[in-house]
Amino acid sequence: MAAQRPSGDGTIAKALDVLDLVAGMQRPVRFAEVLAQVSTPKATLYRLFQTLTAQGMLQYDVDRQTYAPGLRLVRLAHSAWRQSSLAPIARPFIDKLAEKAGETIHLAQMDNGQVLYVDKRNAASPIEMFSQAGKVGPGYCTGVGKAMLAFMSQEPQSQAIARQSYYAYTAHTLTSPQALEAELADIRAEGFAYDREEHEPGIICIAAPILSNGTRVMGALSITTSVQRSSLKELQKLKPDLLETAERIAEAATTWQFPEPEKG
Amino acid sequence: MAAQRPSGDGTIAKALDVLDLVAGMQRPVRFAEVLAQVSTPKATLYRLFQTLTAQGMLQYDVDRQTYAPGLRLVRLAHSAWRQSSLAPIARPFIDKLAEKAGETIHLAQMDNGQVLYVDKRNAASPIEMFSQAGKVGPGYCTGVGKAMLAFMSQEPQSQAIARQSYYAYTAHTLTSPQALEAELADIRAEGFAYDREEHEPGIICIAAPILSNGTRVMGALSITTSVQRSSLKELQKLKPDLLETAERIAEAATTWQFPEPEKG
DNA sequence: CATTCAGTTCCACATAGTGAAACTTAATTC
DNA sequence: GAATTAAGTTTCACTATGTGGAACTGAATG
Repeated sequence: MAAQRPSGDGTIAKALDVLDLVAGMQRPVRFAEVLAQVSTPKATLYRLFQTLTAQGMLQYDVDRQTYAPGLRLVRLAHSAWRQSSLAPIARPFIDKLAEKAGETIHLAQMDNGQVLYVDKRNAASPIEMFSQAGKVGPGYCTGVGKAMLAFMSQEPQSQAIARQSYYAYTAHTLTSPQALEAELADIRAEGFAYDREEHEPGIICIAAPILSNGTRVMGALSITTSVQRSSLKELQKLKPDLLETAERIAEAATTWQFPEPEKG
Repeated sequence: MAAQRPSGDGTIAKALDVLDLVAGMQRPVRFAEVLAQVSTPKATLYRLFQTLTAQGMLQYDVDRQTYAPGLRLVRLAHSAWRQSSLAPIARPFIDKLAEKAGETIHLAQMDNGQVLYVDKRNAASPIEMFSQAGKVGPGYCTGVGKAMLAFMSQEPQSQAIARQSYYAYTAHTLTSPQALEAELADIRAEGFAYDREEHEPGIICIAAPILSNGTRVMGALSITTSVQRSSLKELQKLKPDLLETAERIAEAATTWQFPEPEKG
């Protein structure tokens, strides 16, 4: 789906690049810090900051003289989450799965080659909106990431594969496109992915893609646990439940219509 | 703080106006629907949609031919929520208050004259009423809205007052700027606001502003319940707890520093 | 088959964004 | 406390970028 985002062309693209950059720094940043990261001339960047701040997309802290992503984004994201994510549709199914599995459930979608978590059900604690939703993770070393990559169509897939960082988070992380592609072939064959402590030591999961009409990737669903609590063998027992839930969600998503004024 | 957002000047502003519009419709919309709402010529609007879609700020549904706010917003909002909202800082305080009060707690901030909810803690027995992070509400008829309006500085305040809709949600809603201003004077005197079923029938709340250095409005905090469960008189008993919590949050917020590489 | 309406492309035009450089502050150094 | 550096802000001629009227496509409707 989303090919590499056109970066740099158009004023809007530039503005969003800046936003991404600021957001990516994970803390309020000074103007000069950002300036150092980009090739944009000072004056241009400056005006961009001004505009974005005036628009509420950035928030300026007068005392500390720092910029951070603004609250307008939170407001916009609320709509995005409700309308464009699988979360609202998947909710009842995930609740049920969480209850049955007694483990943490993740619902993720692809955003520009990365895994974007849109919902999470914790074994015990309730949902916390943007503290969980909106998080991003790597595609090549998470269960949901691999599940989605495996079923993406040709070009987006190869682009995404090429753009992974292949940083070795753990000793089990797949660290090359080749290794990843081999794994993806398996996953495609099985319709199902594992995370064998590839992203975090001690953390394992099973994941399934959510496919519309059995082909187009809409997202992925995973059940996560730790090697202390459980094991891959144990987790596998939940495979049928996971697959069924994923299918149910896909079904619901394709059927789902927003309440529209009935036509004619 | 945020004066009326400059609308229309600059390409970025235009793009964001469109985003707001789409988000505001609360469901995926067709191109023509949006076109009908704006004065922008067709070709211009069209290109804007294309750009925003390519950027992941809008998501296009090929089958239904509709646009909705895109997932990139969710990702950006995650950062915004963590860095620019009071929620992460306020969290422990709110948890404590929620436990003690046994009622629903809302944490809100101002966004362009409207109330933006940034966190919510549900009581064990959930009142039927959905408001989550990112949701917006009216300023003139909610506890948190009035609490914030009351303590805003001159110009932003009068602008905000002028821009409320004054729609009569219930029989108790304040429906004129004059009525609101009178109410705000009381609130300013008391440091404290009520919602007397002004937004939803049967729903009442007490709210307190969160003021940095006792002056600048950072947000507001409320305890909500229903007339069936409780009463304003009952709620008032929680006033000291609410005020103390608000103060604690203000304190924490002004102190709070993001983990920065120590300088020097 | 004609008509309408939603969506898309085209292109001359000018607005809006660009960026080198100069300027103003504030913080540091000598 | 004058000199130096760095961060932030303003200016302005230039042109890249976005604009929008109009014409085109193509599907749906009568």
